[in-house]
Amino acid sequence: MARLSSDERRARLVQAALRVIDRDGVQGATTRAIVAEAGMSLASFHYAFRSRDEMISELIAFVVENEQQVSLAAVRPGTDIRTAVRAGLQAFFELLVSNPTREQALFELMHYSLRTPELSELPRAQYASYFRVARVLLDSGAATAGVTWSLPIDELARILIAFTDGLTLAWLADRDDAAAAVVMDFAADTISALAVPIRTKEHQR
Amino acid sequence: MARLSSDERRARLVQAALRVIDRDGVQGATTRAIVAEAGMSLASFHYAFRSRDEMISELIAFVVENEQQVSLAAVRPGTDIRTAVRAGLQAFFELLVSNPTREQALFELMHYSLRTPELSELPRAQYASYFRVARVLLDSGAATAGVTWSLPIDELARILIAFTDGLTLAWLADRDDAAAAVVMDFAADTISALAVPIRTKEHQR
DNA sequence: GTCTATACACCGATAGAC
DNA sequence: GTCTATCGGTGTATAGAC
Repeated sequence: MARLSSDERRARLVQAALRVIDRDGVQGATTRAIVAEAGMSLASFHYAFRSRDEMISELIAFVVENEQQVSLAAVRPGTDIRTAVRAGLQAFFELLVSNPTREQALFELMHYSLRTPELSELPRAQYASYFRVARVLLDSGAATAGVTWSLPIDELARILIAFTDGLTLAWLADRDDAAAAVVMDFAADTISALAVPIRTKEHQR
Repeated sequence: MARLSSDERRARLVQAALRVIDRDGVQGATTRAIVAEAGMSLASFHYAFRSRDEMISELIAFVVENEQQVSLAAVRPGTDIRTAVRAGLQAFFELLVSNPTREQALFELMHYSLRTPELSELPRAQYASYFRVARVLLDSGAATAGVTWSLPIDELARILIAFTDGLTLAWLADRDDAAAAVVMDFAADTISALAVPIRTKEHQR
């Protein structure tokens, strides 16, 4: 293996670990499996990272950092807010269907972190990241639809994430697409019901 | 160790495994840890079960079977439907707060099963059990409040479970009680909005 | 039936040659 | 810096004494 900078080696190992976790779960992501995936020797792993948990920690930080671009593209200008929310949920659902093991891996990483004392604070950051993405989507959706939210955006973001988590888990368990659509319809109905039209200057009524 | 019938030994090992999983997660539930918890020798485990996964399978079947009595007691006669739904959610939440690792363990069991080919059908049964409990609660709540549901009970049950899963995961991550209350309020509002009063014979309007 | 002892694979981590 | 070889520990599962 060619000589790599420390940062480059760490990044390659994290990317390899993500592929292994996606394929075999957090449990399958042993140091040996990761270096095999990265095409490195076992010793290289512990040259780059002090321990496996240190790598997991960096991996979660990477995942949390690179999650913004999820489905911002789904926000189309000119649509009403109910349609916009439903489209965002649909975009997320199609991401889930096309890559179920990846969504499962995110849950597994959370549970692993909660059981590992040195990593137990990471899930807080993970969900803070989810909430941030949800806030951005709700904000931009409201802006293009010309509405504001009657609930604080923080509360609304948490409700939206509760819906996506809830529908994801049930779908992973029974793969019922139609049932997932029912939950998404309900979520779009109830969330968009909290939107109020922006009162313009010409006193519309 | 005294001689035990095969069923009794299996049952004791499952109970011990549940305690270990609760304490240390599915990963910590090794055969050695389980027999230590049960006060048996290692060989006894493989005398009772052909493999660890066979025991996990029986353990999940046990959990799924014994989940009905969760919070049926929370349904009080004479309350309106919004109050009844909110009280049911509160009862679940207090169960979660008083025993967070147990709720986490149920998620971990699901993810482990999904990654294990021989167990991959178990999550379907696990969620079917959740939905069944939700249906019973929604039915009895509607009966005491004198309403019916304007959505099929199956769909409503799935929505309720999505709420409990979603609020559980976020709470496990950041332990924000106030934020959980917001989600529960929203769930109670939107679910009870789907209740319609039963029209009595004297043509009430 | 229940035990101790052990087989065998794999784990994270490190030593030391190059 | 990168490798091979190996350490000490633990995993599931089994053999064989009692």
